[in-house]
Amino acid sequence: MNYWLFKSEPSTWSWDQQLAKGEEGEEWDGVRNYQARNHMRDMKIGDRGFFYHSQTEKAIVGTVEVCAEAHPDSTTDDERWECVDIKAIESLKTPVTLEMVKADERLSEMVLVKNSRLSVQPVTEAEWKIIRKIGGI
DNA sequence: GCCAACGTTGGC
DNA sequence: GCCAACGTTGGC
Repeated sequence: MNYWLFKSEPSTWSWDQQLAKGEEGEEWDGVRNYQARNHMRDMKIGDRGFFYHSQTEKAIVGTVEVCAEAHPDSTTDDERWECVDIKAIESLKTPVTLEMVKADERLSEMVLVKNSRLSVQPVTEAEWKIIRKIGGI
């Protein structure tokens, strides 16, 4: 099992909208970056991930599960772009802000800190556990 | 709203 | 194949 982090601007696609989709899940479309796409190609059904709000909130707010492996992105005819489907699992009791991540030296190697622009990133098992704990789940 | 960092594009 | 120019993202 691998762990990931999905970044979204709340004004484009928010955690509330993801939660509302429930078990059905939603296509993580619109990614136009090779690194991010390659990460999605590596995902397997059942992999877990964090849902991160960029811009206004800058916090990890929930956890998701991959429920469909990489397939063509329905928002473009360009066959280079693929995406996975994810469904919401649970909300963190306490959102883990970027500030909190930066303040914790165990999380200093996170891609979130090192390459803030990458929208789909890998998370290590250690990071996964630490953030869940801080988040209260 | 600004700007730094980064990725992509296109001319040579 | 290099690199300058440009566009986009996201933190501040």
